[in-house]
Amino acid sequence: MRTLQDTKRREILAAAAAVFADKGFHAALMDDVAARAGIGKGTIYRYFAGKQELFFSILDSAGEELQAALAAAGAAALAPDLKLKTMVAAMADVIARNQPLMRLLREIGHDELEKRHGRIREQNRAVVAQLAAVIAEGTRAGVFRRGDAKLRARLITVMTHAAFHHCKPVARRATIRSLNDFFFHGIAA
Amino acid sequence: MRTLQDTKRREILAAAAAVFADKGFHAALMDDVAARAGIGKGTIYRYFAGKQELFFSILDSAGEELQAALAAAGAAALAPDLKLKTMVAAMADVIARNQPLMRLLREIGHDELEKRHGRIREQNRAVVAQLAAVIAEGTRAGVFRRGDAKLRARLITVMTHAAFHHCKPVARRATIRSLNDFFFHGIAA
DNA sequence: ATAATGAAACTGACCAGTCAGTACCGTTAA
DNA sequence: TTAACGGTACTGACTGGTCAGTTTCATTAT
Repeated sequence: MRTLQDTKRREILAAAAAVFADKGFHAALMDDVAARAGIGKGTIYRYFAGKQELFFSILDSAGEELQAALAAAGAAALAPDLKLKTMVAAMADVIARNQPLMRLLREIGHDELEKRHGRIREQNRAVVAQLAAVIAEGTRAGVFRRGDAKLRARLITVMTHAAFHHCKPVARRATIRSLNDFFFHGIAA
Repeated sequence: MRTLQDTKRREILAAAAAVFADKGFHAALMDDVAARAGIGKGTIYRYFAGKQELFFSILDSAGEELQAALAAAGAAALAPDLKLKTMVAAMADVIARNQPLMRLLREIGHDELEKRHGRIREQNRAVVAQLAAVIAEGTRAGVFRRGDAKLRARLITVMTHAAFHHCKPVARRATIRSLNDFFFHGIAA
């Protein structure tokens, strides 16, 4: 049965996402994932080649969601400043909803994880590029001040991540507003 | 010998810092540290209780340097906006110089590392608090627009970190200028 | 002398990944 | 009806490698 297998695959992914989000890559055990999914450890290996593949499958899907949300927001026919605001709101939404998963991204950067998976860097670069494009567009249109669009895009991205790493889910809307306000106008009076 | 022991301790710390910075906590081996320091592995355990203590000793000192730099800059008798600029420059300088070490901070957050060492969180909180104080001061003085000082401080901190995680050392001054410009005035024209 | 050290061998815990065995199920044969 | 069969999914005890931390000992410095 095609569907049944797919269901189980998803269950494993969900369990793994929970465990990884809870413990991080290194501390998460395949036994934990199996226990959480309510299956035998060996079964995981029927569906995934190993711990890393499992890990990256999760990150990939989260990254894809982020990218898709940005692309959707970026496709709107709006003035650059409004478009940027929309994109940030969309990005913040995905990030806030997947907060525990997004934290996993931090764990990548050192050790072999990074080398094996240029894909995540690529996704990140794509996200930054989408923002940068709108910023550049706005700069050309005179809506934004001149400056390094890519650096700004990167800063906006990390700000958004950072804002939701620490904040209570309650304050989501307010935080998004603060974010947009902050990087549109800065703090100067 | 007090001084000699201290010297060796420092050598071990330096070697460990290099290895950790290069490989991250999990991938770094005590054997690597010993080899890099040119000493026997057993000797490390004469100076440090274990891998974690070694790791945190390094992070602590980096965190202290950051905090000290901020405090020094914050102590200047300047107008809030100038003071903030100075603080950011100081912070950026420390971060840029210790970039590989600062990256290690990312690895903390999950697993048992976090629980055992609230100290690093505390240091981070102190850094944010120092910035927030200046921002609040500036807001009261009417130099800065109203807004959540702590959130802004946090955003400035992560922006600064992020800016130097990715940037070439060459562009340090320019990056600091961009940073200050960005969070003082934002991108709006 | 004796204290500290480098080198190297060793121990034990830990854990990803394996695989021999089991359970389940649809199909065919008696 | 039901027994036997084959295929497939599943299980969890087990294996093998890794590595933190310990111990030992010959060497060096004090």
